[in-house]
Amino acid sequence: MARKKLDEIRPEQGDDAAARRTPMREFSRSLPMSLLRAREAVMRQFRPSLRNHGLTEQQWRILRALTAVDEIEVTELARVAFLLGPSLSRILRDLEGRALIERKAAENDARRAVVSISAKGLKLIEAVAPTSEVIYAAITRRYGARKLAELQEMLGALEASLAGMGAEDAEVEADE
Amino acid sequence: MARKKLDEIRPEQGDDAAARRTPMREFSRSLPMSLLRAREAVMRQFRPSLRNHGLTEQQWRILRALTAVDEIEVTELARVAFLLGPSLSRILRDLEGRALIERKAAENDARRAVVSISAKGLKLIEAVAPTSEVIYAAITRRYGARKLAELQEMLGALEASLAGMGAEDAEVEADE
DNA sequence: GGAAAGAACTTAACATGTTAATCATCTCCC
DNA sequence: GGGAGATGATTAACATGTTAAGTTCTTTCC
Repeated sequence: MARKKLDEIRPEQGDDAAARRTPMREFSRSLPMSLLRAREAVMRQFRPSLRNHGLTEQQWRILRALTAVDEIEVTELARVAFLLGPSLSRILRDLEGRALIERKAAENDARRAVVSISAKGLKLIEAVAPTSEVIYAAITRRYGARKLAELQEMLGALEASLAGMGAEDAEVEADE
Repeated sequence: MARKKLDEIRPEQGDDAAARRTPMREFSRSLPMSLLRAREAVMRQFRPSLRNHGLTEQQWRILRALTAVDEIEVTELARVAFLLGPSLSRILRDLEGRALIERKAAENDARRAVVSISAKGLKLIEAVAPTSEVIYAAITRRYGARKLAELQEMLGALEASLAGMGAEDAEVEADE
């Protein structure tokens, strides 16, 4: 009944044998979907191992980031772990409750909080890391080290390309 | 006043403190992080426009997928929109409440539900699509059409590479 | 033809994503 | 020095991700 009046939006070549099996070819090939599926394919490899150690992906990112520094302010941690403030707040509360991290106030600014990994947290990291390394190595071997490096290069370039594109709503100029 | 939360998370380098910084180079260059940042950079472009129309990214994915078919079963919809069952259930409930989609039971199997987009839903899609196309075109122009195609090719290859890698926990064999 | 196993959702429960609001502190400037 | 505004962090509120459990219906198989 209500059917494709949207077909001209993404002109697509007429399919061949996949008439029934592959409906929204063009949709599934959009850049956001490609990135989403690729990332999910990668993370699917890691999640079970992390889960076995009682860690979520984000908790792992935070602990992993903390191992590289003595201590770090919360805002800076959000930047490197690529988490939004509210998510980070919740996770830090949990990790602190589990004694995996330590938190204190900054010396010269009572607003800022400084976080560091605890000995217990380090031990946990050391328990998980070997498996993660094995998985990462398997991915690299399957996909090819050179190709993987090239992919990361292109992803970084994409990020850089879009860095300037203002995230203005783009509605006004598009509609008028 | 409180606009730009995520924007400040990525202030680009070039700071005074950049010398002492750059601690977790290796961490920030991991494949999952690269994919996450790239996808976020892309979605940041689309989210404001969708939001102006009262749609989340996932709701848009569903409606967009529905425009390509007459009707579709829930499980198949979950596959093409790349959503897990529980998320899809919740979103469909909401979209049905807003009369953007219609749902009925399958004829020969009372377990299955069949979903289709409503006239109202189609109208909404048609209102959002032009802006989305403008944004997509801008991204393509900035990054390069050829490079974009190559990136998607490589992302698909990555997905395919990992398709076989069992998601077995990989803990037992790694620990013993 | 009916119990058991499977299938297709759906609900539940918890963790995170996302935006807005709040709270506390700090900085600037009069 | 004190108040307006900026800043760092948290909380609030809602939507989704993720896994497990529950519901309803179907198929299998004895």
